[in-house]
Amino acid sequence: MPELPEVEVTRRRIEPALVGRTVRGLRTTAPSYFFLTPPGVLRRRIAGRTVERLDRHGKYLIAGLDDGARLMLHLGMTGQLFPAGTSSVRLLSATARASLPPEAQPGFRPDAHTHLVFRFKDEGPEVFFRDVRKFGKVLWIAPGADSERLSRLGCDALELTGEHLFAATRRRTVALKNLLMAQAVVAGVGNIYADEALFGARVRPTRRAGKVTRAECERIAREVRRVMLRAIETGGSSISDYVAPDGSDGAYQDERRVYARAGEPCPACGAPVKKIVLGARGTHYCPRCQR
DNA sequence: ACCGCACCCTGAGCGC
DNA sequence: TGCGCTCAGGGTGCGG
Repeated sequence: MPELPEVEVTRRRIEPALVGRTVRGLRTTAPSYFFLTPPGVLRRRIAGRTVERLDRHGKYLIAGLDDGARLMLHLGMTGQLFPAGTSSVRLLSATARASLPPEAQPGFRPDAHTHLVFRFKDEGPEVFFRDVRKFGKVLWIAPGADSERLSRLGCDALELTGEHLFAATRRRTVALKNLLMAQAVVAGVGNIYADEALFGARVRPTRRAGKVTRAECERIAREVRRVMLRAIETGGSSISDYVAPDGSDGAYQDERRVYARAGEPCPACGAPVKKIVLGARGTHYCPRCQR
C-alpha cells in the first residue's frame, strides 16, 4: 500500500526513466474507474510531449510536460510504476524469480492490468503503470489549469509541523488517527505510518483530535516526519528490490513496531499490541504506552 | 461544517 | 483439491 515513502521511492527510481524523454505514443487499457481523463483523450494529449520534471505532493506524482500541461498519477493500493527490464536478478533461482513482482522481472510484458504503456522516441525502455485493483488514478491537467484534487491537499507530510497539526485538530471530534490520514490536513500519511507515528509519539489513535495537546502535536508531527524519512531511506515498505523480492518483506517491514503486529509484545513495554477498527481501517497500538 | 460509512476492485487466504 | 466467501485498503461522495 503505497504511502508517501513508497511514492517518493518510486519517484526517485522512475525520474531518470521519464524526465528529458519525449513520448512517441501511449498505450492504454479500456475506459475504467482508473482514468479520470478518458484514455483516448489521454493518448492524444501525451503523444509528442517531453517530460520536463517529476514532482510529488503527498501520495501524488505530478509530471510536468513541455506544453505546460501536467500529468497526475496516483498509485492507489496496488499501483506500480516502473521501466521495462529494470533489474538483473540472475542471482536468484528460477522459482524465486517467478515470485518477483513485475517490475523486477526482466521479461515483463504488459498484461491486462497494465493501464499505461509509455513508448518514447529514443531507444530507451518503455515505462509501465500497472494497477491490479484500479484504485490508482491518472489525470491530465491542462496548461495553466488547476486541479481541485491537488489544490485541496494539505501540507506534505514531510513538512508537517506541530503548529499546523494543533490548529487543524482544534474543535474536531474525529479520532486523531482519522484526522492524521485526512489528505486535506496532511498529504501522504496512510494507514501504516499513521499507526507507526502515533506509537512513536505515544498517543492513542482513538483520542478525539480536539483533545490532543500542543506538546503531543509536536511529538506527533516529529514522529510523522521521522518515520517517513526513515522509510524512504530503507526503500519503503511495499517497494520491492532484489534482496527482498516479496512486497510484504520490504525493508521497512523489519522496522514496524505495531502495524500488523496484533498480539505481539510492544517493543517498548512488552504489553500485547492491540488491534481495533477505526474509520474502517485496521489500527494497531500499545494500550499501555499510548494514552 | 462535520462525521461515519458505502463504494470502487480483485487477489489472497480461509473454511468447508 | 476446489469452490465460494470474506477481507484488505485510499479516496470520494453521500446521507444524516
